[in-house]
Amino acid sequence: MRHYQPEKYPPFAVTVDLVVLTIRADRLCALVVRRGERPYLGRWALAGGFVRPDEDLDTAARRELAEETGLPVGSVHLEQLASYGDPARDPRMRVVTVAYLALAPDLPSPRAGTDTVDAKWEPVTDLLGKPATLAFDHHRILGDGVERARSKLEYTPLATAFCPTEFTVAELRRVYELVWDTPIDPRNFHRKVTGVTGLLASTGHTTTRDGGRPAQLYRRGEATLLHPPMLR
Amino acid sequence: MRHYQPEKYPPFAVTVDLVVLTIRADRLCALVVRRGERPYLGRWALAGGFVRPDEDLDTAARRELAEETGLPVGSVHLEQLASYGDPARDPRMRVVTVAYLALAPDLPSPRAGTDTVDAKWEPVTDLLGKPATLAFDHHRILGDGVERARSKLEYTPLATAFCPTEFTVAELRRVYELVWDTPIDPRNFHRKVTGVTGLLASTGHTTTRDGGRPAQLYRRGEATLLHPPMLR
DNA sequence: CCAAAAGTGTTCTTACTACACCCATGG
DNA sequence: CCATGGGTGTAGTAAGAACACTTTTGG
Repeated sequence: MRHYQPEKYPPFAVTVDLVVLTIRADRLCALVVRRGERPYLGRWALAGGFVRPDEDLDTAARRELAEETGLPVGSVHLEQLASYGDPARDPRMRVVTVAYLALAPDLPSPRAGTDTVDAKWEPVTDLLGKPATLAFDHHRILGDGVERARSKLEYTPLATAFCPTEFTVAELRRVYELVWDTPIDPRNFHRKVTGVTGLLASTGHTTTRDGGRPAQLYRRGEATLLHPPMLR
Repeated sequence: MRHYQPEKYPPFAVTVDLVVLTIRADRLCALVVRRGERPYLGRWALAGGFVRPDEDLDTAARRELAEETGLPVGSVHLEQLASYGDPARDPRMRVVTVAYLALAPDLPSPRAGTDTVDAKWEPVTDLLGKPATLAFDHHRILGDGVERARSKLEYTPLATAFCPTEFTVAELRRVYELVWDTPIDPRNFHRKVTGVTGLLASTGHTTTRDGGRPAQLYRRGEATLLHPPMLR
């Protein structure tokens, strides 16, 4: 590695932290891991870790997601959220963290990783309701991540990231209802969502897994922006 | 400062870079500074610099904006844009930069700062049209900043950040036209913008600086979100 | 048959578009 | 007077909200 000159460039550590959201047991849940090191030993925190010397930020985020959870990472939407660099946010030293937002369909339960002794899915409302639960400034980061997810559901097809490969309109609607925490009229939602070009791709299959009349199964379409957008 | 342990925390330098946009001579312009140091000596770049050891990221951004340009910084909207950390983005060493987006009304011409020999406002289309003009990955950062500004005009009152304290509906419309690079019907725009609650606050004054019939002068209102949004 | 969920039709209302038209100033 | 831009009225259309109604399954 190139020589480091602290007199010119003040030394920072750089980490990535992950707001991983999924829908489990009809709740919007976030991934939290129990810390196995100081500081905040034994406290719950977002998954994350130090960026390696020759690693891109996106790469580090995806590596940490795989490492710290053991979850299959291919089907996960991952995007940069924001960076946090309060000088006092980590008592060890000056750390700037680049937070990422990940949205995943219902996955197997996570396993503990290298620096963590435990990992679990926790309902977002529980975490946000108790600001002191999470280590560092992770409560704030989680809040920012959830808010980002909420607004992106409005104008992108991102809700499909919470769904399995094939899903029904009702399952997609439940995603919106849970993330936005608001009831949605099933009839208008159906009309709207099937009308937006490129949001849904028909599979030809049906399912009765939700009871009642068989529902069409869809895959996500190629659209990257919703016209018109869904409104909260 | 706390002791640095490179064996545990790989050393990074952290910088802030600024996408500063304004409207000048009826063009959307970005602030660029000529580099007075290696690498990219003599090349144009975004304003920016190293974050100090005990300084928050937002503070660093506002400090650099003031320092590197000599511009009055109070009336400037500043928000975090994204972070960039490609291992090869700076040949000196590993640098992660946190980019900020600043929107300013037409300001006096900038002066050179400490690490820069020159500074100017350059039309955004010129800069984006020639990808090799800017140092580092600043062309990409500028593009991301402009795109952020474009979409934020849709659902926030941010267009007013380009206007002086008191402005007319026509001046506000011109902001939208220049940032979106699209013509807008003056009559419909007027009705729409005066109809959105909290976007504009009446001052009681009028002006004839645009010629023709005197126009009402407005200040920005208290609204933080536009209902309904402006659509491109 | 009934319950349950999928999906369609209809009506009302809001908001965008396009453009005709009038208003208030300077020269 | 005329030119210039400010501002209003109106008709047609796209899309959201509310909700009655029909369809297709399981039991």
